[in-house]
Amino acid sequence: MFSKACEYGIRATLFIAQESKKDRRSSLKEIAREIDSPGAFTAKILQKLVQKNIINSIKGPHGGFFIQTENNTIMLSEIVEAIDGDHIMNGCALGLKKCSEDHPCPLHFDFVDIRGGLKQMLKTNSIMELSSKLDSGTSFLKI
Amino acid sequence: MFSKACEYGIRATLFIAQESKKDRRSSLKEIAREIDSPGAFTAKILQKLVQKNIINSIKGPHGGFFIQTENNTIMLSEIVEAIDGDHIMNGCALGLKKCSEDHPCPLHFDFVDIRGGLKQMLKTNSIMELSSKLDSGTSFLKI
DNA sequence: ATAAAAAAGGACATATTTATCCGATTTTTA
DNA sequence: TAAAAATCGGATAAATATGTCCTTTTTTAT
Repeated sequence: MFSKACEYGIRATLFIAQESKKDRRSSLKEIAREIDSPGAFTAKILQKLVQKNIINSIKGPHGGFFIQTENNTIMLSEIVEAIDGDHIMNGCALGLKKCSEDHPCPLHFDFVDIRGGLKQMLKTNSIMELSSKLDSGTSFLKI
Repeated sequence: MFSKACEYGIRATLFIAQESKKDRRSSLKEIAREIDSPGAFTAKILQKLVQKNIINSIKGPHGGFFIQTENNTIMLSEIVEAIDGDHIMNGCALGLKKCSEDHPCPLHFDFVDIRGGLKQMLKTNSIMELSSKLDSGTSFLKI
């Protein structure tokens, strides 16, 4: 569904959110260890998220990655779009270039529904809300 | 969502279904031309579908690929599973190895719903029904 | 000043997916 | 019996995704 890069990106951002709530910055090393992802690869992904202003970073000792916790409006959809693009949202299920309401593939209308649900889910779930689920122990990121 | 191979596989099977209704076998060349896919790659995919008994083939002049139209029970899910495996049905959205009702990732329950819809869609749509939509001109496979 | 800690960025390496090529095999027709 | 039409199967190539390594830049602490 999502690319590996996107999976790591979401997991990393959720971890960073948790730490940011405690006013802690997270180093790449820490992140990769905690979300069990390849470090250097994760670094690339985080760089992209920083460039897109989804997360922040500071160099140097006691630097690291963090997010502004008062900014409670980072939605899952932003991360997915930043990393995987909008294909999952818009592309034709059968890979047709021209597929639309007026010229639909046989799966078009079924997919409109399914993807509607997916879009909705991605757009309504904020990173901060999701990270709360982790804090409360109702969901998990590792093992 | 689906791999390219899977997209081609579905498109090819739908085309073959249409032709089979008219008691015609389809050659690889014809299929690749009609669904606008790379021939040799499509051949591999069709081989796999033949091996899994989803479609049939006969060699030699006037041979080609076809499906038993009386067998109206080929479901989309069979093709997707034959080509892409069951990852789309079962894997964790965030790539966690251990993700379940009891130990869910933060997206688990949202994904259960979305994927429920997807599974349902794949399991209830038969190839023959979908190909009827093509025949009736209410949906399209090309351009 | 200097050393250490951290992200940033470029170049490279590996794995997987997508795609092509070519010969072998099977079957039908002439 | 030979030629043609078709799938089958193996080897290879190209493209993309995933992953690693190393150097540079910035910041902090000593």
